Amino acid sequence: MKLNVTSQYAIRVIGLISELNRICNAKELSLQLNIPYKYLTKIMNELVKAGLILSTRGREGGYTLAKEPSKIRILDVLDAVHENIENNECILGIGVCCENGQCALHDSWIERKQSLIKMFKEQTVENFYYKDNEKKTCLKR
Amino acid sequence: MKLNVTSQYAIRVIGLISELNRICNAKELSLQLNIPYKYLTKIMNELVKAGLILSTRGREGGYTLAKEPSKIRILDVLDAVHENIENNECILGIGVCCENGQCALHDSWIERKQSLIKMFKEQTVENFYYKDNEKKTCLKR
DNA sequence: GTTTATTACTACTTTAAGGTAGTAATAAAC
DNA sequence: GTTTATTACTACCTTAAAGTAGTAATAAAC
Repeated sequence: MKLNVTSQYAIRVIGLISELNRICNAKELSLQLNIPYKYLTKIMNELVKAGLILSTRGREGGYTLAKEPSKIRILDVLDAVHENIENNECILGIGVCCENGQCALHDSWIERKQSLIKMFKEQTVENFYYKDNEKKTCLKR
Repeated sequence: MKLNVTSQYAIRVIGLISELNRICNAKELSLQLNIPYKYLTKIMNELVKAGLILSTRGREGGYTLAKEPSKIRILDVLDAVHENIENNECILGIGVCCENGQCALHDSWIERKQSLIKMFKEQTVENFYYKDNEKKTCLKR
């Protein structure tokens, strides 16, 4: 009951780029976030294709956000790496529960899942990290 | 953001045995639930070891619940197949978020996760399936 | 006690996610 | 225009979950 590692990486990378608020290259992101370099570039490429990140090749190149942080929802990041969260799949398996009748977990599950989706929709990259010193982000590990 | 296939199988099997309320053998469970026979016996063995299911070998043998359905929580089934749900892991990755500071998703995530765990604790095998004809279970697929 | 029908055990195969390696394309610096 | 530092692309490797196969242990039926 957790996000794919790829999704976790994607959220943390976008969070850090937003926090640093400048061009960041793959090497430093990889070091700061402790994400394997080659795997990170693969994910970055998906975020670029999804239109969330702008990239420039060559010397002095790197990555920046393609939009204002307030315009990038966590759900958009999940979509970009194909973490399929907004589906109506029953908690008990493959397929849509309602078609064949429902298990007793169905309603409670859907309700809680909707609440999670709501969270991913409301939370943007802008309000993702804490700017005060009291609470530090846990992007870096 | 879903349960392991193994966990889904385990819940559905226990649900069906409870519903049928008699000794069931692996062959019929496999057919009814559309779960691969050999994979199902492997899971059953884990449920036996966890003390949720009683098994008898040999002719006329099979599986029954080891306790009253009301005494078997969904969480117990998840524990039996090692689906680790009751942990304090941050949504963003490996490790416990609080130690290094928190991301902005932390509180909302933990709150929603606790709600899921509560659901798995409150729901038992007894009230798992619907007994009236209006709503059918979706155990079989 | 032999046959038959069952679960238990051990080992292997397949699949998809996660991770690695090498090279091509690109663009700034000099 | 050559060098250097970057991303993009293609292909492969590793790991754990899911699934398969064969045989041993067991117990009822006859």
